[in-house]
Amino acid sequence: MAKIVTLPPSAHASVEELLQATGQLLRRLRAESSGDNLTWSQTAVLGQLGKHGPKTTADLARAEAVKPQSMSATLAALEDQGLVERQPHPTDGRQILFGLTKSGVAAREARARLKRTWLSGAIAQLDASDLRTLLAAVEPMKRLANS
Amino acid sequence: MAKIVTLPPSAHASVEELLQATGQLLRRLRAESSGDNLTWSQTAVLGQLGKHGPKTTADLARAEAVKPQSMSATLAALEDQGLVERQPHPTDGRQILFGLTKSGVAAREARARLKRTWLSGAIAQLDASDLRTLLAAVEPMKRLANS
DNA sequence: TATTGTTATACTCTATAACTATA
DNA sequence: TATAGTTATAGAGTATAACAATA
Repeated sequence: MAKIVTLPPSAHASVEELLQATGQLLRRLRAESSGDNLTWSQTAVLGQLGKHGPKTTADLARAEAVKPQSMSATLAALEDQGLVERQPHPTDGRQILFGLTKSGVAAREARARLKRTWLSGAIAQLDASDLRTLLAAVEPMKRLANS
Repeated sequence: MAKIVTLPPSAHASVEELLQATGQLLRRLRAESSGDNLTWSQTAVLGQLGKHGPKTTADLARAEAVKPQSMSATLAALEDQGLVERQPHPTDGRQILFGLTKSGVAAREARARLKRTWLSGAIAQLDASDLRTLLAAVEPMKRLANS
């Protein structure tokens, strides 16, 4: 039997606001991120590689929910800057593992410091309840994004 | 006295996840939006004009948290499609009010229908608690974006 | 044939800088 | 001078289509 969900009329309007708020927040974060040489997407990839170790183009594309072609462009930019390097995949010649170089590790750490600085300031202006609400929304947002 | 906020170590990591989730959700929504001729930004502007009536470039830029120049480009695209039209400002010759044309009203309604269709499907896969959590996050997100 | 990755191309979004017109 | 709007320009991010190499 199909699942029937009835929403109050206001729910749709609010979801639209969610979309608007999402766009605004992302623009703000992107703008705040600029200032060193790393872009938003590049930072995200460095974070992935730092957290999980070497990954393939397809892995990274999946993790960030972009197409492999788009990820390929981001990786090329990082490679140009000497922040990531290629390693052959041990068993599958088609795949390529990307890992952080020493510079990449350093860049990732510097970046994390910067990000914490801004986030701490911004978050300090939210009260604890707002913060809890935001963090609680992370999982539902991911579910909605991947549904 | 300065406001001191102490966060648990996990909070920063979670905020990073919030950023990632924000990006993923926006990409998903953008991708889902394509299919007719209106882009994401254009749809947002139609929504603003439909909800609040004619507004100036600066008003719209503020509402969407973009620069006036960026809004000008979006408005030009909408004008090319015959969806918005200019009206002189009654008292200030520098300002220009943009309002929906008949086509614009129709486009906005068609768009809202489409959006509801996708949103309803996506939302149906969230449970009521997730939905509440998401909607509760809207205001904190806006505060964070504008802080 | 199917999968992984890349190159080529194009478009949206956004920003900054410089300009015009009006207040 | 200050404000509202636009034009010109540039860069990031993303997508689709077409291709090469490997499984």
